[in-house]
Amino acid sequence: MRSSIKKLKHGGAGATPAGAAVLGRPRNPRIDGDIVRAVLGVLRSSGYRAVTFENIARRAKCARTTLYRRWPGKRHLVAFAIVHELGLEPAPDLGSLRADLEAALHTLFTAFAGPLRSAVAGLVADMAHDAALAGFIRDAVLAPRRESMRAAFRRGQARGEIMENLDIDVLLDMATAPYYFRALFGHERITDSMSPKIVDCVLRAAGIRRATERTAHRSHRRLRARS
Amino acid sequence: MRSSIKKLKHGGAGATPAGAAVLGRPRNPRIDGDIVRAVLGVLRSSGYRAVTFENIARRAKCARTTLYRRWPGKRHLVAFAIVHELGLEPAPDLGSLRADLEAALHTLFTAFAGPLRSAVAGLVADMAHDAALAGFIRDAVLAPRRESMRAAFRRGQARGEIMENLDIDVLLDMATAPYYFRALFGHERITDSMSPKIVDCVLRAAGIRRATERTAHRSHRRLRARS
DNA sequence: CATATACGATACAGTGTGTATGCTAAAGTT
DNA sequence: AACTTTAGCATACACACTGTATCGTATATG
Repeated sequence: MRSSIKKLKHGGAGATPAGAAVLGRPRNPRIDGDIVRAVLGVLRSSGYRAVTFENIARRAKCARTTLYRRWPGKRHLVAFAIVHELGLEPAPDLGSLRADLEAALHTLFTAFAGPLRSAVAGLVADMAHDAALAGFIRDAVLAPRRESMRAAFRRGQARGEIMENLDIDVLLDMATAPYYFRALFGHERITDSMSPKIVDCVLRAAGIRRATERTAHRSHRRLRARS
Repeated sequence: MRSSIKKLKHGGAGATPAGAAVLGRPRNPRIDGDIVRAVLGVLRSSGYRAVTFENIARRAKCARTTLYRRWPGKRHLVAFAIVHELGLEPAPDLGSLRADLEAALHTLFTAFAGPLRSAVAGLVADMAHDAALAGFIRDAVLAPRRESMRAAFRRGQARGEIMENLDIDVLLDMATAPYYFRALFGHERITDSMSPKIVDCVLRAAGIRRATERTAHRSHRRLRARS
């Protein structure tokens, strides 16, 4: 995470290299914590729009210029706070594709119950105007989670749970995009009960062999598509 | 469309009722066209952020106050322009669920090749801070398209193409959300070639009977799920 | 004619941005 | 201890957009 953060111009709180000796007065790490807490707090209580450098500086009891020293703009600050909050993807192998998918979607559900929900819309808007920010979000948030799910699909293929000829990236979108879609447009609520339904659909779409999913595998009636 | 527009406070260009006599000087309809054209042009060339009342007024050669007379803010203006651009959903019955889905997704692909692509991110961010705007977008853009696809699924069920026990709203999200997701995060390109893949997946997820999809229907081996 | 609204042209306060400029504080270097 | 470099605070400033409020003038209805 430290390294990927450095893709931002200033590098946020991770600007200080790990071992290298640094010239000059070191940054006060307590301030970083105060700022991140302030950002997450404002996100929760007042939403993305209320996250301004002025607001955060007031709330974190530091100067506005201190914020500019660490992040080029509010987008980068929010991105940093969100990545910090979400942490890394555990990416466990639970033994079956169904279990892996359920775990991944449950994690996604949990994330949207937190400050991420208040941040996505605004973040997405800023990503449209800042290619570097978009890249950072994709690399730090999206990519690792997608890769972990992609690996789960491949394991499922190796186990013979699902068919081989699949566009996994499309399946990934179909499985996860509904969460973002609902969060952004609000046409349906995001519930934890949608996860099993999506998993069912994705597994059928992936041509799951119903026999394989149970213990033994009889009825080798194959549901493979021809294309 | 006229009536749903009136849900906005000012009502945009549709404020003048159809038959009723109006007091005072009537609005200049040419200005409405100039403004919408200006908005779509700025969206295409410079993106959502560049759409400001000042910019649009300058480009449409009208006073900024004229804009405020018609729309409460830029969000409503952009929403109006987008709805105006997208028009209504044709919602044809092409005889098979596959054909209907392919048509719907192709329409979605086309929409994202237009100014919608530049507008979604910003619009979505403003929706998060304006419940009325969010409702307008949902009612005028999302709802009719979803309802038309929902009807296609129901026809498919009536024809026996897919299974009965389905959460159609989840399928709708899985089919369409990937377009928005990709447009907003840019992790994958939106191509027309993703549409048939998504349709294949959705149909399998809906438990399509492969025999039914061909002309005759033999092999009534049912693929229904139990849940 | 009176009335009511549209349109243009300002002006204005408010808010957030991004940068610049002093100043003091805290570290390492010579 | 003096020097150098950066951190952090406190300002100030120009810039852009917003939203509202006035004007005066134009154009419709009754």
